[in-house]
Amino acid sequence: MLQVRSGSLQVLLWQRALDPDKGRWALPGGRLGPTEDVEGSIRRQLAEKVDVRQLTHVEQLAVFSAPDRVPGERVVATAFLGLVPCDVDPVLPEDTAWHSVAGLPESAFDHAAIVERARDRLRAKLSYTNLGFALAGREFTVSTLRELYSAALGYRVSATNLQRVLSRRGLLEPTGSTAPPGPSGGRPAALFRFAARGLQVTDPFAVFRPPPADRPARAARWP
Amino acid sequence: MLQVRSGSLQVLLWQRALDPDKGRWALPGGRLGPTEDVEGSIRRQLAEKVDVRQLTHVEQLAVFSAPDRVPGERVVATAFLGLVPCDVDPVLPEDTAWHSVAGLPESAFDHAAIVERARDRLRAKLSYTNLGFALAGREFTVSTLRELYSAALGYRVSATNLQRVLSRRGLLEPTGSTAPPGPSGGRPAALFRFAARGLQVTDPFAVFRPPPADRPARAARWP
DNA sequence: CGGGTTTTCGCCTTAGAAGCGAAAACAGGG
DNA sequence: CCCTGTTTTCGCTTCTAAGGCGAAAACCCG
Repeated sequence: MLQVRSGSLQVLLWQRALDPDKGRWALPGGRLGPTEDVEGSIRRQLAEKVDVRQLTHVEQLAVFSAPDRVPGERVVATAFLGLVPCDVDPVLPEDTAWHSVAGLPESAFDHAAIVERARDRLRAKLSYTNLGFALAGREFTVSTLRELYSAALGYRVSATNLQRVLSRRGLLEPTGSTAPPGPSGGRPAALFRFAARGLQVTDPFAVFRPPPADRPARAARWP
Repeated sequence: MLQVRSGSLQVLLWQRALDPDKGRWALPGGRLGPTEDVEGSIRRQLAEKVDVRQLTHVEQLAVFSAPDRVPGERVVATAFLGLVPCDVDPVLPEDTAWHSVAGLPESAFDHAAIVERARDRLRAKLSYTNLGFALAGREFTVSTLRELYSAALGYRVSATNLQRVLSRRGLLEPTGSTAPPGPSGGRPAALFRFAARGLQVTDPFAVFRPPPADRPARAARWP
């Protein structure tokens, strides 16, 4: 479960109380019940940590199944990526805490690798989908959206270009109202929202493809 | 396990001899052994159908875990995408056969949905990776590569553009030799090969990103 | 050698993304 | 109330990858 907090991408971890790997930080999760699928299971497990309505996106990552990934009994895990918008701060149980994805503490089992996979997936999808909606609040300024993207991607993003690209793709729409300026003045920023709050892919795969028929064909020229 | 055969994308299926879903066509697979991971398991299962060395690419697709996806006992399946180059024709056991992905026969369980997922994944990755290497032989002409891409993608692609894009990305390199012309004459086609035979992603995710430092940077200023 | 065929190449257009500077809109102080 | 500093937004230009199109290249056959 990832969230951007105080300018960095963070992950919710839980400190193990029992062996194996007692005291180390682990991802939330648990066993699959007989009447649920894996996504239902992970949503159920996470509901013990945060309110389910705060979870704006959940998707499968991969299966981790190395025979020795957990000492003792054989455990096959299906890893998920879950996202929480930046404007909520759930009350957490005693044994859980947010940790910056860059610079994780000593983690249990192969969970560090899983977090890395989740971060990579998030970074990739931020560029070719509208997944930013899952990190941002319902309304936001371009500046705050820029900070979210910068934190999640790990490099600085131009606010100008961010707004241009997302707008051209039809993902961003203005609310009409503006946010009050900061303490040091400045022009008040316009508020935006994402046009859709479900995952939408903006076809990055239109390669090798002939243009759609609805575009007018160009007239032939003769020398 | 997918392969392009006689101009269409096909999948290797196995006809079930036992209930449930007796007589229907199913994907190859089986139970996970205690000392292997899921990829090792699927490779072992497939080795009963084709030579392992003919399998040029294997990757995880997704976990299918609906409680009722298989009648009777609970079965959680990890689906894989496997690719076989077009220049091999493995000898098959009696009960297995290739089927065109477009127009599958009545399939067992949720296997039709899995095949659809595999096809979509292949199509996507053909456009932003070098995954074509797994469908093509070691050496090929641009025309045959065009046919492979057309069959897998489901629409006609331009040989000119295909060569240009793959070359610009540095994925394609000429072998120096040429293939003999066909029965109706024509200029002999140059032979090419993929520069790498492992999966390489050609960053379709370079969005919102400032240009790399090794390019003549024009005095970048950041807010 | 000329006609038919297939491949390859060069030049141009299109589309999306990024660079850059200036205008717009606010706060605060003199 | 004007001037300065700050932040946001907009318009124009540039860059890069992909696609269109026709001509040249290189072969076969009669």
